[in-house]
Amino acid sequence: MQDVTLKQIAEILNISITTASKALKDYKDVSPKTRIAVRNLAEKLNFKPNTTALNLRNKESKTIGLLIPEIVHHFFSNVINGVIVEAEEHGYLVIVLISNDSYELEKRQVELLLDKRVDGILVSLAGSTINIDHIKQILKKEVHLVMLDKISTEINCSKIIIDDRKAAFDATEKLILSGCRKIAHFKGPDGPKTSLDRYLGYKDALEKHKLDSGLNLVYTSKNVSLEDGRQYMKQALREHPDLDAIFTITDLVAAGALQYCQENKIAVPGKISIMGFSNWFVSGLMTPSLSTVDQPGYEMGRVAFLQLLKEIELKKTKESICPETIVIPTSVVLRQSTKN
Amino acid sequence: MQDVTLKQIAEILNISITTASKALKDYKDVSPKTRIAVRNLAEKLNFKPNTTALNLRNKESKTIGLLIPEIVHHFFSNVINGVIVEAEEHGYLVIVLISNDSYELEKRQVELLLDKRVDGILVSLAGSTINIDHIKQILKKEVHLVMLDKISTEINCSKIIIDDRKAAFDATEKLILSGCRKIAHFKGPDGPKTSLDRYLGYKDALEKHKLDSGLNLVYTSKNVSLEDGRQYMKQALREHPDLDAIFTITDLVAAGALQYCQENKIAVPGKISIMGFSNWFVSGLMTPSLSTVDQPGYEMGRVAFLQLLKEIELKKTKESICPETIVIPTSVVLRQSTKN
DNA sequence: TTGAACACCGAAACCGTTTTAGTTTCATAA
DNA sequence: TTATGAAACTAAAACGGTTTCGGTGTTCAA
Repeated sequence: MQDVTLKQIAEILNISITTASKALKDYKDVSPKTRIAVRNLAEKLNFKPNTTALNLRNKESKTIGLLIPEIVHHFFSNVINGVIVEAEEHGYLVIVLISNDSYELEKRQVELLLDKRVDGILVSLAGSTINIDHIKQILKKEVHLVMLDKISTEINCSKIIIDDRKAAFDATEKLILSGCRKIAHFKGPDGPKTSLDRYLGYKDALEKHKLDSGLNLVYTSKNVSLEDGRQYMKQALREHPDLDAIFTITDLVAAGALQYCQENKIAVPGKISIMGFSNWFVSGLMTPSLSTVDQPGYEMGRVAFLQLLKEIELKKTKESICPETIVIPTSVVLRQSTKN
Repeated sequence: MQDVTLKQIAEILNISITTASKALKDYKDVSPKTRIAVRNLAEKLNFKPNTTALNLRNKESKTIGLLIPEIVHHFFSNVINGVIVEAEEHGYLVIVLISNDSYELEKRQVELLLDKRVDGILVSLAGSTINIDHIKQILKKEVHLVMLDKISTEINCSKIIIDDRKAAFDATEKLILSGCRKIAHFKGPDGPKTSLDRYLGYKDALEKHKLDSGLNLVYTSKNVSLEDGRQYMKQALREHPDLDAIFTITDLVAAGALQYCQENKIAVPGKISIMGFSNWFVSGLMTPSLSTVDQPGYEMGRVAFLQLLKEIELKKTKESICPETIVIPTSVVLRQSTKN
């Protein structure tokens, strides 16, 4: 079953393709009789304008690209979901690409999207990305770009982020307000800005409450893995037996720490409180359930798409675009792994 | 910065568009001199053929659609990942759409994909889908279709599935071999075939080992939620205090059951063994970690794409397509929630 | 009787590429 | 000198729509 074309409709009705096209688009110079005939036939044959032909003529594809580091990950799954739902709502489809945290892949995938002539691109950078010429390439081609979560300050485009520093501050302060006095931090690797900001937020809270002992209570997790969590929990407790709380770069590490405590019969939160980050799905299911910072992926995805859309539409009216940085609020989720 | 076109190249070199095109595609009727000139210029200007124009002419988009019920879900995240990675490997891009288990959305999304003229569609049905005319529509339009996991037997297309019955049998038998004698099953809702098959597999195992007591040890979970797990665990233990194992439709329900046991100081697996299904990411993190059936989403995604690709290529050579049903093997993952 | 106004329609250009079916040019064979 | 053929090139059609512009025919007022 071939697709129905305007040509076929025109032939059947013995009119020109032009007239058929106009009849369907409410042009004034088509007689009511013709208009109705065309509409009826189009309806009957289930005519759908060929999207590709339209794309070619209009130089727009109603398609955007979404490039993220991971997908099997609660936060990013939510991001994708938010983007896709909001895009669909506005008549856009989303091509999803996963860099698997590899710079090489990310670079190639940007090319794929540009070749595909998408109307815009949403990017969350791979952890290993240092050189960002490929991202600059997007702007050079005048393709709209919005970055989210893992951004680069060197790129002049709109950005959707959370305030990692404030979020970390809030989380740490909650620990302090619950009575904790000696709080360790399992931080992320040195590269990403999020790692640094969360660390700084932690420091801010300690300082505000005059708890910055001068001791080294910060451990840098290289792999940001479950195993890292266990490892550093063990090490931290050995080095500081009177530790009463930890705040981790992400829930996975917190989960590892929690496992270590349970295996070694260390009471959580009796002896030690544990605070994670991101609010993975798993956090609510563990026993005790994990207190954490909710990082609203779905909302970030939604807002990122809307910002991209705004810039796409602005461009059409030839207005100038002023990149915005939108900060999505976070909240601390208190569960059983901390006292209250 | 506008995109470079063949026309521009032709004008600069004072040749026809035709020759420029041919020079780039190794036609024999282009002089070496011209060929080199064109190639050099194309390289210099970073010429990339306009994908949309190619799509229009070749009637193929090198794009497929992937339609799934959920994304914030370990299994489906893996499916998406498998599809995307394998597709990219073969020069295809993937448009992801999420039905959110809604029949209405699914129906509309199929239309979107057909309108978009994708080369093929991968579908995992929404839970609420009963009428499948929209899926038949895909075949009617002669768009390639492969279904995975949540399939419909009424559709004549290739299918990628697991053997739910055998997987459930294996899981239940593991419980039996570990010494369990009174095993309950928390089954899924009555609609989906997977629910039924897992139930039948459970029955098979009991029968084989002559443990089918005639007692009603089967509980039907309506929402397949954490709460359901807790609920039925409570009910089952009240009705059958000597229960020594449960096998659940999915890990989430098992997690709920596990939570109930922990809150009520019921030893797992000392008093009762718990076996889930799907191997969600969370299963490995719980304490005790959950034994389960591994449902290889990534592999299923990969294979589904490859099957779709095979049919797309077969069609090009006008060969006839014979729908295949591919069963991906599963394995039981024994962790701490069962004895060994 | 002319011309203005209006209603209706369609040819053609356009988007960017590929491919068919020629055309031109030049050297060689008859 | 003329036919033959190969080499190198190109016009035009095709993919499927949209839109501009021009044309035709009718009606009505001057």
